[in-house]
Amino acid sequence: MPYTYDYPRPGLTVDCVVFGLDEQIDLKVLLIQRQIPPFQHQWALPGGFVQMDESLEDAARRELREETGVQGIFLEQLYTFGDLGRDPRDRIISVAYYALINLIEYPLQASTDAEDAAWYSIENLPSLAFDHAQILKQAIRRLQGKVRYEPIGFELLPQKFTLTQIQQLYETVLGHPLDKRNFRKKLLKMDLLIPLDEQQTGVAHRAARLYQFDQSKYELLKQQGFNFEV
Amino acid sequence: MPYTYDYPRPGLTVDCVVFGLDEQIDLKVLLIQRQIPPFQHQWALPGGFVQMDESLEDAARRELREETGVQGIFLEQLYTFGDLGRDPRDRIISVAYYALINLIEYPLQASTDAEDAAWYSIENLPSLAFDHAQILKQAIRRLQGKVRYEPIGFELLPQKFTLTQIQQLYETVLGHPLDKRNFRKKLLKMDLLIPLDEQQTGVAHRAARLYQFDQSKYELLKQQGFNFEV
DNA sequence: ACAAAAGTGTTGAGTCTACACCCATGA
DNA sequence: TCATGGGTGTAGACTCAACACTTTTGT
Repeated sequence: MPYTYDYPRPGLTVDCVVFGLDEQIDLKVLLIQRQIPPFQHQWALPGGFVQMDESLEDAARRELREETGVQGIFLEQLYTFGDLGRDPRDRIISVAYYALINLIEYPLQASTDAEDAAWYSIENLPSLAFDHAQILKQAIRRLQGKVRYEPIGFELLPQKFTLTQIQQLYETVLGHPLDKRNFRKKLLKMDLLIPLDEQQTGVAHRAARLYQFDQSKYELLKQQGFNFEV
Repeated sequence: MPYTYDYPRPGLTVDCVVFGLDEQIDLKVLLIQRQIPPFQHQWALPGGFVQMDESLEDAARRELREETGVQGIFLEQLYTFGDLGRDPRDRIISVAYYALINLIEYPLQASTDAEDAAWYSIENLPSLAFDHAQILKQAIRRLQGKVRYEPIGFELLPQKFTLTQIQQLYETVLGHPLDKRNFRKKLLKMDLLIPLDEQQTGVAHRAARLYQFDQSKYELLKQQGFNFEV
C-alpha cells in the first residue's frame, strides 16, 4: 500500500449486460445507441461513470434506469475490464454487471438521456463500441456456466410457462437440443415447478399445461446449487 | 455515457488472495503487515494502487512481487469491491485477484518494501485491515465452488504427491472428510494422475506410491470442467 | 510384534441415456 | 381428418454411497 493517495487515477465506469427473453424464447440483450463520440451512433452496453457517493451496484442500477428505463432488477457482478486502450481517450476501468429479465415485463423508455435503447437478439448483434463485444461474450459464457449448477428461468420466463418453453430456454442458452422426455423427468424430479390447473390458450394444437416456479425452492437451489448436466 | 471525463475519480487498487499449501496440507493465505496508517501494524492482503500504464492483472502481479517476493504465478480475477467507506480516508475501489501456489516453492522475501510478509493458516487468522476479511471469505467460497467442477491441486501440491495428500487437500478445502476408497476410485477414473514408480520415503509406515498430474489432461479438464461431487 | 497408514472390491440403489408412439386440439 | 406439438415408459449401462479387512513398513 502506498504512503499517499495522490496518484493519477483511471476513470471508473460500470456497464450492464441485461439478457431478456421474448415471447419466442429468443435470447436478447439490451443495448443503447451512443449519441456522442467516441463511437458515436454505434451500439453499446448501457453504463457510465461511477459517482463518488454511490456503490458500484448502485451506479449500474442508476445508469441502466437513466439510459433504458429498466429498473428494479437483480444485478450480479460479472467481471472488471481494465486493459489499456479499451477507451481511446483515457484510461478507463469498467466493472461489468449482468442481469436476466423477462423483457415483456420491462418496457424500454427509448431516448432517455438522449440515447436510443433496443433489444438485440444475441444471434444477430450489431458491431459494439469499446470492448463491449468482449464483455458480452464473457457474459454469455457465464450464463452458460451458470445454467449447469443453478436454476435459471425465474427471471427470464413469464410467471406461467410451459415445459416446452423452459426447455427452449435451456436449448437457447446451451446452444444444443435436448431430449424432451429426459429433460422433463430431470426438471420435474427436482421439485422446483408447481403444476397449475391451467393450460395454454390460443394454440392450434393440444394445449400444454402451465407451470410456475416454487419460489422458496428456487431460492434454496440457487444457494445450494445443483447439477444439471444436459 | 457522459459527455466529459472530468469527474472526480475514486482510487483504484488491486488486492491478492494467494492460497498456499504447506507440507502438512494446511491451507494458508499470504498476508503482509502494514507499516503505515491506516491500519498500521495490522495484517492485510498484499496489494496497492494501479498505475496508469499497467493492466489490472499486471498491477496485481507487481504489487505481489514488491510486497512479498512471490512471482511467476497464475492469477485469476475474483471480484471487485467498491462499497463506500471501505477505506476510511477516501473512496477506493479494489479489484481482487486470487491464486493457488505450493508455498514451499515460493519463498517469501520478508520486509520488501518495508512490509513484513507471512503465511497464515486460514483456520487461525489475525484481524485484517480494510474489508480484507470479507475479500478473503469470498475467495474461500470461490475456491470451494471451483473444486467441484474443475481440477485443483496442480498449483498447490508438490510435483510428486500421494493420493492421501490430494485427498487431504480436498478435505481441507471442502471442510469435511471423504471416503478413501470412493475418493480414489473417482479420482483415478478421470485419468488425470500418472502413477510413478516411486514411493514416499522417510515415513514410519508403509510407503505410499507417488503420483503426478497429467498436465495436458489437467488443462483440458480445466477448460471443459467436470463434476466432482464428494 | 506392534503401530500406522496404504491399498483394495462388492453390493444394492439410484440415475442416466436412448429411443417411439399415442393423445388432444384447432383449423 | 389432418397437422401440430403435448405427453409418457422402459431397458441396459452406468455411477454412487456405504462399508472392513489385509498388506507393508519402520521402530
